[in-house]
Amino acid sequence: MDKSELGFFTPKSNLHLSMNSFSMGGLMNTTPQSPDHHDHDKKRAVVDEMDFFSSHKTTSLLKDLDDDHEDPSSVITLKKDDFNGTSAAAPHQSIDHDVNTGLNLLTASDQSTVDDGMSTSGEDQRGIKSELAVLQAELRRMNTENQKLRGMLSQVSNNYSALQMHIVALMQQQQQQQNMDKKAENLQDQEMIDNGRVEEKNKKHESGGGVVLPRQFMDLGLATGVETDEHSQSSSEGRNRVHTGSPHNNAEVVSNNEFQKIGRNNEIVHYDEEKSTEFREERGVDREESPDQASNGWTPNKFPKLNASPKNVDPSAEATMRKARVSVRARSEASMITDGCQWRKYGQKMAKGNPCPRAYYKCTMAAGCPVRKQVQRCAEDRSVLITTYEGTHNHPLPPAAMAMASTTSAAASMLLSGSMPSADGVMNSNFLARTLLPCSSSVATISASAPFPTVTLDLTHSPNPLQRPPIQFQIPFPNPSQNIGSALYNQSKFSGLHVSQDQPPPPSQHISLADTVNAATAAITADPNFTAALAAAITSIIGGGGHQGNNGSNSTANANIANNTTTSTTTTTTSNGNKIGT
DNA sequence: CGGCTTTGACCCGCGC
DNA sequence: GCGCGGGTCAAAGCCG
Repeated sequence: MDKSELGFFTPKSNLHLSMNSFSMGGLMNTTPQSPDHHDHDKKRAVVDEMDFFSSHKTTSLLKDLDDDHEDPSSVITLKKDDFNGTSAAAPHQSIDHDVNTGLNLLTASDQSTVDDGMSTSGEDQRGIKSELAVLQAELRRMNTENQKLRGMLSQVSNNYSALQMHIVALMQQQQQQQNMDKKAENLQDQEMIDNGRVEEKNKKHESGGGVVLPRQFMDLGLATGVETDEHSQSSSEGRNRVHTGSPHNNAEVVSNNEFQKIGRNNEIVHYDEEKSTEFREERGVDREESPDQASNGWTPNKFPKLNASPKNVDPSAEATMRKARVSVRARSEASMITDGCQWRKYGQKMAKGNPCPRAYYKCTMAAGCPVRKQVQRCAEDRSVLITTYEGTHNHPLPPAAMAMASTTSAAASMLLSGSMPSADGVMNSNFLARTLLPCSSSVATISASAPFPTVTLDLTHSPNPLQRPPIQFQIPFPNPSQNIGSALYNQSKFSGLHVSQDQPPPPSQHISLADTVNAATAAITADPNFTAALAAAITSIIGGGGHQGNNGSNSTANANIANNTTTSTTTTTTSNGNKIGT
């Protein structure tokens, strides 16, 4: 099993706990009876405080309750407490994670565990053995279910990536068509296009008086998503496969001196060769253009060498790429959220204004992978872990990492795509906001205060949105007039299946696959406890109510999901089920 | 023993 | 030019 998958199925998982319960329950069969054992008749009718070592009848009652799904949490609580050996004393002192174990999965284990309780009173060994057999069967069944769930989760993640890819592709096509209309130029005359494009950009620079982020970042595809999508659509293209759009898109890009940077994993990044001195500034350009360093994957201090590129790469554009960040806020007690990738810590610093140190990690899943991340606890709320990702993976990602990677990659690419100062840039930002902010309460803001474009995905969903907007877009435009961040997007409700930039679906009505997977991703990444994450993910899939996180804070996404209809999600998943393969 | 973490030093950009 | 802060390096130590 892949290590990243192990990350999801850690021993901390309640799922595993429940599975372990079988053996534990078996042991309990041989352990001395609880002091309450002889009082089971008295407690028989008290379900909530049921003694786990009590009688068959009590157990039957539990099973009945479980079957009726009236209060599965209470049943699970009993189970978990029993595992801790404290059920008789304090059956109510359950863990918050119990909420997530209300899945049918654990219902089985509950029943099995309850059966153990039955056997504890057994006088004959036959009963114990039969119970053991039952438990083993249950264990096998749970393993099977576990595998199915993993498959579901991975499939949903993959489908989500595919959808994101399509969104980006559609966005690209739309924008480029608009640009073509504006220019009114013959696409076959590349020089004409080239000149026109440069002039247009120059005009923008002059009129704006500020730095303009390269427009071709519009084409910055998802590292993994584009790749997979492209593969699905056209397997004939290798490293030169860049655009999902029409061929003239390529012509346009090339004609505009936009360089492509294609990763080993066919990642596609475009760079603008435009010589904007103000944009280039004096950021260690020379060293970045050394071909030697291009193979290092990551150049110290500055820009990522995503991959060795035979072409010249505009350092300024690369710097922008390097600086594009996606920050994920998630509640987690762990020192680092599990995102499916392998990381190696290479530094730690005390950041100003935050008593908590900031840790620096490199992706170690592949040699030379330029992706880095910073992990730091929020100074205001130390239960919130802020993980900031930089760069794009140059290697295939395991399914477990697909969700987060695709999300962050999409966020970064779409952020960059929407960072241009043109009118459609605003549109794209809105689009980005809606795409990445499927939660109805999400607010997207773009700020010029950040030194680099930053997308903040807030998976904590603070109950007080005024304190911490769920998602922020921070794009450093020197010219406030060009700062599309002045726009505030409230309509973030977005259906990945029904992309509509002009008419976002009404809040609290339409939940898309993107919603679902975002919620699942949020749950998985925010909570180190896999059971909680898995439960949230599966719950989101099946449309049931669920809880995210281990601190009792409800996710807006989950709240939305609770209102979701399962039909669209399921249908979409099925229709795109074979789309992604990494 | 290899991989990882820790931690002080160093580099660089930026503001004053 | 200087100081500050962010980011990275690399040696030392730790751990399985």
